[in-house]
Amino acid sequence: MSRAEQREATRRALLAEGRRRFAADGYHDVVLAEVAQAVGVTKGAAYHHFESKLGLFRAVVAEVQRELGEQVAAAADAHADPWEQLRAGCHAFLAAGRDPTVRRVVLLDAPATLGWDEWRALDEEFSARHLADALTALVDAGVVADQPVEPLTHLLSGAMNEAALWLARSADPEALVSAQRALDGLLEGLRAR
Amino acid sequence: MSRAEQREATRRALLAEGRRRFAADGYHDVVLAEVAQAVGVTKGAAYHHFESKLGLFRAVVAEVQRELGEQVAAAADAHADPWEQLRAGCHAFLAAGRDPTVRRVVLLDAPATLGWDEWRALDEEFSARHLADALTALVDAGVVADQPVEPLTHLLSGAMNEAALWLARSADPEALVSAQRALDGLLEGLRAR
DNA sequence: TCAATTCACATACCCGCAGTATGTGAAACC
DNA sequence: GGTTTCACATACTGCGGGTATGTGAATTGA
Repeated sequence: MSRAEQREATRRALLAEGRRRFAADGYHDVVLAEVAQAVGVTKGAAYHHFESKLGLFRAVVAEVQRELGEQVAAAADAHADPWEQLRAGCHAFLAAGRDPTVRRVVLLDAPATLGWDEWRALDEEFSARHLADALTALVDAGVVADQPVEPLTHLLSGAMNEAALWLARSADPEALVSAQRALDGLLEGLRAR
Repeated sequence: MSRAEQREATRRALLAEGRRRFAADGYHDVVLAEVAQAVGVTKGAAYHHFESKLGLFRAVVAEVQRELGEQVAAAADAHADPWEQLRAGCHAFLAAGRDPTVRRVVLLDAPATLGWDEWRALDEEFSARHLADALTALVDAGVVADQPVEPLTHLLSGAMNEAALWLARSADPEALVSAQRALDGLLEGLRAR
């Protein structure tokens, strides 16, 4: 294995192990030396690849956010109608947000650990941007009542984040469907009359 | 000063200083010994009154949550009509949630630090409970379309939490009003037709 | 009223872990 | 094939949360 290949392999292994542990134990309870040891390297290697424990966490958050965004976008793209794209994307977010890794890493630890500004920048890049675009298109098309899109985007984004957090803790197998219905009700109320 | 009075005074001083620092610097960056020193006692005193750094934080969160809940309830109680009570309460929450202490302690750090379950229990006790009650009453009265209240409560609660987080970072002085309008739009969409 | 007890702290200490400074040996380059 | 690079390993520091124990003044009870 060439040096570049070895480097990439080590980096990827640290990222994967970090992801597992951050998701399972939360940022604070993860000890960097143990992540490295589990991968067969020492702490020094971790600091060679990531500037700090926070740096590794940041990389994990970005990775999970990206995957989440792709799932939501794929669900939306399965539809042609813009309104159905919005609905499908929202439904997909609720479903995907229940994943333990998304829940713990992205929704719970990231805002407090990275800070809200950085978290929001990542969320914007991978998720909220799509939501804002969809809403803007629907407002422009006259489907949704004319109004500023930005506050609405934050309201809906927050609604879905919290709902996903709740869903993941709910024992009720019907919870996802009931949350999707409730969200449909909110969205339906946005239609221009 | 009697011993009981002294005890209460020290406890309150630690709580107040902790509150200031948790709000200003965030949970992680606060060092317990410095909180104690600022109050004129040592770390030992802090551990005598609170079982740990987390214990002090827990007490601060509960205090801020309680005040927040009282503000929202007071705003709601200023109205007689249940629908207006809901609106006023939501508007008050958005306004109060911008407060730096509420923002940092309750909305940002508490979920990750106390864990979502404990955070939700506190939120339920002081805020979400009122919201759920109001929605239940409106559903029973036929004002809001019949539906399960629990998922709706979480959606709205999350919407307001995130909106408050955003508002506090917004430079636009109109942001609060625009968020309240957007929220009104969502609520209006809930009315039974 | 004074000895016994309680208790609200102070003092001293441990240790886990993030971060850093420096060494090293094998691959890449010239 | 000598030099440089670089992907790590090793060894160390320091901060800070937590704990174990001491202490003196307030409280209590006979």
